[in-house]
Amino acid sequence: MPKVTEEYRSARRDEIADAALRAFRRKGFQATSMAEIIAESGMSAGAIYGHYPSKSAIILDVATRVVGSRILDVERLAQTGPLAPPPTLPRVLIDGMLRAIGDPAIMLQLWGEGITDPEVRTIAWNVIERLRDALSAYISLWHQRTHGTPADEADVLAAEQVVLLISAVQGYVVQASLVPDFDAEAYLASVEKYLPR
Amino acid sequence: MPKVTEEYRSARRDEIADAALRAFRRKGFQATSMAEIIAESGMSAGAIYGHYPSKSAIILDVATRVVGSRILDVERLAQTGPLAPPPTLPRVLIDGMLRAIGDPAIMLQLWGEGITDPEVRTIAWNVIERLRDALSAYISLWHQRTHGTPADEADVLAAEQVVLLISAVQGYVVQASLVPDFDAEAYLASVEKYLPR
DNA sequence: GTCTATAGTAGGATAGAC
DNA sequence: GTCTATCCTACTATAGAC
Repeated sequence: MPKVTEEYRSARRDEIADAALRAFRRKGFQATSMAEIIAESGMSAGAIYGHYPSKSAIILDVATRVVGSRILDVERLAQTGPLAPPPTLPRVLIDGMLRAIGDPAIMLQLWGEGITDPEVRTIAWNVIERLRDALSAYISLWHQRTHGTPADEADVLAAEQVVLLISAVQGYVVQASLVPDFDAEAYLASVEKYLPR
Repeated sequence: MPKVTEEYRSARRDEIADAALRAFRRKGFQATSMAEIIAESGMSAGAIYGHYPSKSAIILDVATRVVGSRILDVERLAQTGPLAPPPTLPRVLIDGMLRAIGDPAIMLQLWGEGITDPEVRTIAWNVIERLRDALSAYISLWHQRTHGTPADEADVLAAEQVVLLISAVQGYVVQASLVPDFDAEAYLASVEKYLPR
């Protein structure tokens, strides 16, 4: 198995996944036809099916790629020393998300798809779960270092407060995707001002 | 135009919309076929198309019904005197939502559909907008009455704080729909404990 | 108004040449 | 690996009888 072929295959899958993502963004996962993915990728039907066995396999891979980059951000955050106060975390997470996927709307589409597609649901759930764990660890450590809170107390506080941080990110996604003149800066300012520290 | 016929037609549309909602809940808006809506309603194709011109008309009507009940709740809330502190509002809104539509997942599906369907998007956006206005009025009034804040200051505070309340509701919808063992009570307790009053 | 049957079309996926 | 051509299924919507 020559190394070139592996890399080539991988690059080809990337192309297909990118094209599919662009198509899904426009019409959603279900309403996008294979013909549209084929046209967007500039390849042919046969070429696509050589890399993915079915349309749902493409959906699954695209979903994994979209949330996968989020997981990396979050885990890295957990390892960094907790310097900034917790209410600033939503901005960090949202900035990372925008850099990685451009428009938050695809995340909202993915959540919606997760309701009816168990595999997509697992992917979405998984990232929320890891997000919660990583943020909890961060918040707990921040309380311990900043306010000298004992570890067990800090863990309880973190468990209570983390849901608000996650909701701040999720609320951003919903509102930025649906509200035409959404003021992102005002939103993040409010989050930073009013979430507990 | 006899009155009976109007009521009958309306009741028939209700039946169809209810059946469609049940089907959409299972498979999503796009992936649900007319055959499934027909089977779920117990009617025939001809009967359905006598009341709705197309599948997308059914989607639109169902979406309107789902968010429509929310609007009523919210507007009523704005008229009630602000007695309970703002952080308790998400619980009220979520309780109302659960009573009206049963499972929050359909709301998440609707938001996702809104990304690609402009009419659904308008419906979803509209309810968020009205939610924001009604909650803002409530919060402002609460600050004025409880802390004696001047009206103009209270309005500014309300505008800042309202986004957190909305995010709390939206975050609930996302997490309750996707997280398998979601602890709704713990979530609402955190919201009530940490949102600003 | 409602039913059955079906027209017409677009969809996902494959076969076989290169 | 990739392309072209195509199969077959499933879909939405309608026509015509009652």
